[in-house]
Amino acid sequence: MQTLTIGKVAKQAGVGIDTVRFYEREGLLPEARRAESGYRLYSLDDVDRLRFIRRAKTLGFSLEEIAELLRLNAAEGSRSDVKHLAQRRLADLDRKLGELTAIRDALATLVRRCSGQGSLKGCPIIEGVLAQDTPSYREH
Amino acid sequence: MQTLTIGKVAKQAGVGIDTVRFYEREGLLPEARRAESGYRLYSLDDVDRLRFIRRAKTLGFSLEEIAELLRLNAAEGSRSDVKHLAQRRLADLDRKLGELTAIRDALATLVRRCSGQGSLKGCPIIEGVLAQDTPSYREH
DNA sequence: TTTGACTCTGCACTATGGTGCAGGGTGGAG
DNA sequence: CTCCACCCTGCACCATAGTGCAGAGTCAAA
Repeated sequence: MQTLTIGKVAKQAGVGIDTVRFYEREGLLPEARRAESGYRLYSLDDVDRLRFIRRAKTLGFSLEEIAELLRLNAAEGSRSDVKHLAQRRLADLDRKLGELTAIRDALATLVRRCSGQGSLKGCPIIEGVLAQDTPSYREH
Repeated sequence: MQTLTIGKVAKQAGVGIDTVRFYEREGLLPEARRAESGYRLYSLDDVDRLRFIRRAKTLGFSLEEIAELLRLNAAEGSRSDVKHLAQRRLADLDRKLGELTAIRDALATLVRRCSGQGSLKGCPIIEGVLAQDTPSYREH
């Protein structure tokens, strides 16, 4: 089995050296084996693990959730655990997409209304931001 | 003109007291007038300004961008400046929406494929994360 | 006058996901 | 043997948008 130093494992996985140490500190990677010199030693499995982390991150999982996924994997967790986690993530994404879309549409409307000419007095974008409904802060 | 202390202006605008001081430090609010006691004094214009910030934030503008918007406003900027800023924001939103949608679809596909039953060996979600294309990190 | 609510400054801390650096030790090529 | 690249630890710091707190001073009602 190939043994890699931290620089190699980081390069193979496409992350920074400090990131590898950071993941170890955060419990996303097990504590590395050490050479007599104190150098951390890695295997190709660790490259896979790092890549898993990288890819899960691009799917929007937080490091916390990735740690959970990795624990499930190590503990021979069940498919239903993983599916639940993924479904929660999916629901988060859908909620966030809904919010962002609403914001986008509101902003697009303002931009469409603004001629882009003249001074700021009466500019639909500025006025639009000013004119939004404000829930219940005028009371007291 | 009504004079408000920081607690009142914060409550009227629907933000925290510390947030008001924070915005002053960050240049989003001008330095407040002071009473002899040293208390900050505000007007209803400041309430409007704070609300403007709050609302712009819900549209996804960063504090930095809001500061720019407020500077434009103060400097009698032109409508085209504001429109450009808003269009940039809109383009950001569209890009982000595209990315999130792609991620959502990828995750939804994995979730659909996973029966939610059995051990993790061969779980489509875990495998799916493992199997994503990795751009050009194997080289070197 | 006393009490309680409010405000002041300055500083530390939160979460997230790392990055950078100082001051050392190690490994291998020339 | 020297040189450089690499690695170690521990710590501070980045952005973002605030929040919290200590210790002191102020304001207003009872």
